[in-house]
Amino acid sequence: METFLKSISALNDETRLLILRFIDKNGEVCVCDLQSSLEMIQSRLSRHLKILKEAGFLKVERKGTWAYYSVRSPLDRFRSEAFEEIRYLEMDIPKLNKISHTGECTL
Amino acid sequence: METFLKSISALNDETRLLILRFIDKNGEVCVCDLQSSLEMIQSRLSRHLKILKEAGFLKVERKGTWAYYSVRSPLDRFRSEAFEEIRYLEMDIPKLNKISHTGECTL
DNA sequence: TTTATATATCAATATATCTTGATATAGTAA
DNA sequence: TTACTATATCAAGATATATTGATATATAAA
Repeated sequence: METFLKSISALNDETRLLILRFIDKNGEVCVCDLQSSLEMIQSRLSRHLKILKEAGFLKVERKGTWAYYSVRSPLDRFRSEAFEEIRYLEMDIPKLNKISHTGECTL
Repeated sequence: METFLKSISALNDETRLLILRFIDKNGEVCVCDLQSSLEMIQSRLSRHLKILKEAGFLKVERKGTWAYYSVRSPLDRFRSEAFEEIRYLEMDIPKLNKISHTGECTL
């Protein structure tokens, strides 16, 4: 698919906008932190993270079994502009619940 | 729906990207010109034009039974940026077939 | 090796969106 | 008024996307 349309369709989902906003706000987080903070089941998160990664918004870094997602940089002009819009959306952003450091990561 | 998501979902369709590109290139056109130029049936066009209008990308001006669509202005920053992207998409843009002036508008 | 954990992918269902053809609306002309 | 035309809307089927629970993969530890 055309790059632009791929970016657009990645943004076309409230769940993914929340994920982007959450990671933009909190920086690098692993999947289990997202599961815990956003209260989403793992397969759902994994799917959306993949879409956002493949659309160029996020990057992953693996450390052992953990996968850490963060905002990709540099972002091109359109994606930066999109993030700028997302920063001002009204949404409830759950508080970060960082369990990846405490050994409770059994969701 | 949130304005941003409405803009995004309006852009999330190849048909609508073509319509935007076509109107951006050719300026104000009426629905029957679009039908003729883009070879789309009327109900399909009408639906997409409505979505683009309600998402803030297009405006309509009625003259008698004709409806003339053009790019809305001014556009906010995000929508301008989107147009900028759309201008550089690779797509076949059909030639304008302006039948609204010749009385052949019976599609 | 076996066991456990974190993440990814698959398959089924549910939900949303697009396309088409039919019908409705609203101007215009006779 | 009736007839005609341009556009809009509706209803049904087709297609795409999202969610869930189950399974697969991969790393780590015992």
